[in-house]
Amino acid sequence: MVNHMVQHDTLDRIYSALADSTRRDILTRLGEGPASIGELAEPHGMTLTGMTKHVRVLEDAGLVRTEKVGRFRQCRLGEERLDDAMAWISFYQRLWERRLDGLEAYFTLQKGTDQ
Amino acid sequence: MVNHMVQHDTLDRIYSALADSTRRDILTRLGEGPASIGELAEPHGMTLTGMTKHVRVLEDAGLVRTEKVGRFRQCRLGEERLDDAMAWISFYQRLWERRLDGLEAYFTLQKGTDQ
DNA sequence: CCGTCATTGCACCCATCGGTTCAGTGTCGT
DNA sequence: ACGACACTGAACCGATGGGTGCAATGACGG
Repeated sequence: MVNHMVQHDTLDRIYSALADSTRRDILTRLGEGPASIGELAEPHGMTLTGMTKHVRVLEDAGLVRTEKVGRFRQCRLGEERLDDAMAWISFYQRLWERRLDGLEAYFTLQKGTDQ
Repeated sequence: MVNHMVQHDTLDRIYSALADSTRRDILTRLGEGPASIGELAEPHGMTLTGMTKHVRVLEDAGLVRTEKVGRFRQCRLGEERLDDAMAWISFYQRLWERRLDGLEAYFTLQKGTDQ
């Protein structure tokens, strides 16, 4: 029953890291270039402590890499490229399509050719 | 940059629904066809109450649809096709690649060290 | 050296989560 | 009608999550 999954730990961490809009914002922001904790915290009106925690969650998931540079902690996108997360979703989409092709084709939305 | 996000609420629910290996298993199982709460609970050695909760989480995320049929609750894959979740991840991947192509290449050119 | 600044560690608060038990509720088979 | 069956509602539990404030720590700037 648990066969197709990569490491549950990894997926757990990645998906729960993504399950927060603040953290998704952080990733988007870091897509534009490195930032310090303070720079990340400011637009959210959040304490530095709070932001440090969010960054830590992203870092544990491999989505962000950080490095202390002087007084600042430089945060940037990490090595984890969400391939695992993407692969799992793709797998699920295949399941869904198989269901759709079967007896339920009449049912709901028609698809827009993704994947 | 935030225009790629649908409603945070939706993504929050989808990603946090996926952030649990039991629930990912449920989706995989339902990919093979509808199942009752009991059938879903059994392979996990979980109480019916516990499984009902998991199914509820998936249903709230739109990933599962259920219907009471006699004494049974028939659970099947829902209408939410993870397109939103997929789109967000793709968007992030694009950011990552841009970082790689732009900033990192420049960085490598300048420093010659891995970064 | 001293003050300021960016961050962090710690303790704490409250809400949610994953899971249980127990007592119903409604449905089926006979 | 009766009992077994499949589930559900409520109350509860320990752990985790998102957030705060406060007191270090460590790096600058002068």
